[in-house]
Amino acid sequence: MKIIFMGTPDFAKKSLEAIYNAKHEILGVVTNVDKPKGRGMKTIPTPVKEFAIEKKLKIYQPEKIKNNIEFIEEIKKLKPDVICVVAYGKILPKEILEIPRLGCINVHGSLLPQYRGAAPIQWSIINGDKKTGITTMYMDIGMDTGDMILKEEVEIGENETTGELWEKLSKIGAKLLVETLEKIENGTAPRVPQGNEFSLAPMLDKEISKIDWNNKNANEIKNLVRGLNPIMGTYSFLNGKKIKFWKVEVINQTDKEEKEKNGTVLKSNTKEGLYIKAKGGTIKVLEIQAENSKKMNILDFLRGNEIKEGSQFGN
RNA sequence: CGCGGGGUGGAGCAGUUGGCAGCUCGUUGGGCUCAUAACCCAAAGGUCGUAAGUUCGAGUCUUACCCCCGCAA
Repeated sequence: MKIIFMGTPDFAKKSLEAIYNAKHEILGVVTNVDKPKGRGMKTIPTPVKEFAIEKKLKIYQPEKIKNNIEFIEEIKKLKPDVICVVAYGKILPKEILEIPRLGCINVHGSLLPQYRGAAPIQWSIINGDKKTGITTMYMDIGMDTGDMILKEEVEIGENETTGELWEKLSKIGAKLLVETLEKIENGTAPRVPQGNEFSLAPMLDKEISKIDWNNKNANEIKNLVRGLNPIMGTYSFLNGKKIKFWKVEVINQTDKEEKEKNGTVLKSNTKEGLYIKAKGGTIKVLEIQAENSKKMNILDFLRGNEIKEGSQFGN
């Protein structure tokens, strides 16, 4: 089929790679503009763009697409059968959705209609879900509200991080996209409306990465830590310094420990590691990061940085 | 020229106004112990990122360069 692909991060690159290998004709690749990134604010191409360059595909990087008549005309001229959209980063206007003969299809990182929105993978872990998945759908004007085509479930491991799940889902997404295209091509693709019961997965704001020791219990903190790994990490302040946690586990606590204030360091030494009191359990920190420093194994960290027992994590 | 932190034994760090290079841990050997990742004793291991400069003397001050990291996205 003749396809236009729209996507930006590595998650989308997997899908592009898959349809490329499935011998579809890729008329063009639309990706978000390159943004200055990293130290020194160097501009680097998006992963999707990198792949497109490698395979000599036609690349479009419109600054904006809403009311961008020139760009819309350009797309029309290509006469795509289908437009595939995977984590593109911009909302497509009606004029574009109407272009392809067989519709615009999207790969979404959740089991719709749950977690409509920008951050479905992160939220499924933060909420401690046991399973999630990939859904492909026909796009419409709404935010992930289109009719569903295919779905595949996947289990979420107890200690799985967003990064790991992200990787897993990007592969499943790529596979499911190819299957979806096959079914569309031979006319056997289902079209299932989502219904009215849905939930939302909005973009994560910065505030979420701060640990609220008083309102969150130990398990919720653990889920937050793995849900924000490796995107932003979860932090708390100790003596005015920002400390990030990257990996923690929850252990039971004694009645005596139970009486301590949440956020208190119960134990801290280079043999056993760092233990912090939380609501309903003790947080054992496994991987930590101090200000201006890199991620470190907790024992390595404690060799050169002393944390006193009894000190308080908080705001 | 976006902002900032840093390069010191294998790891993580300290090093005060320039004056013998240290700490915690690991490693090796020995001891104690029914036993141990516990405890005790001993040892090995560093051209202090590179180059130049100031100085009687530089890890420490000056200059240039290389490399790493964090924020921000």
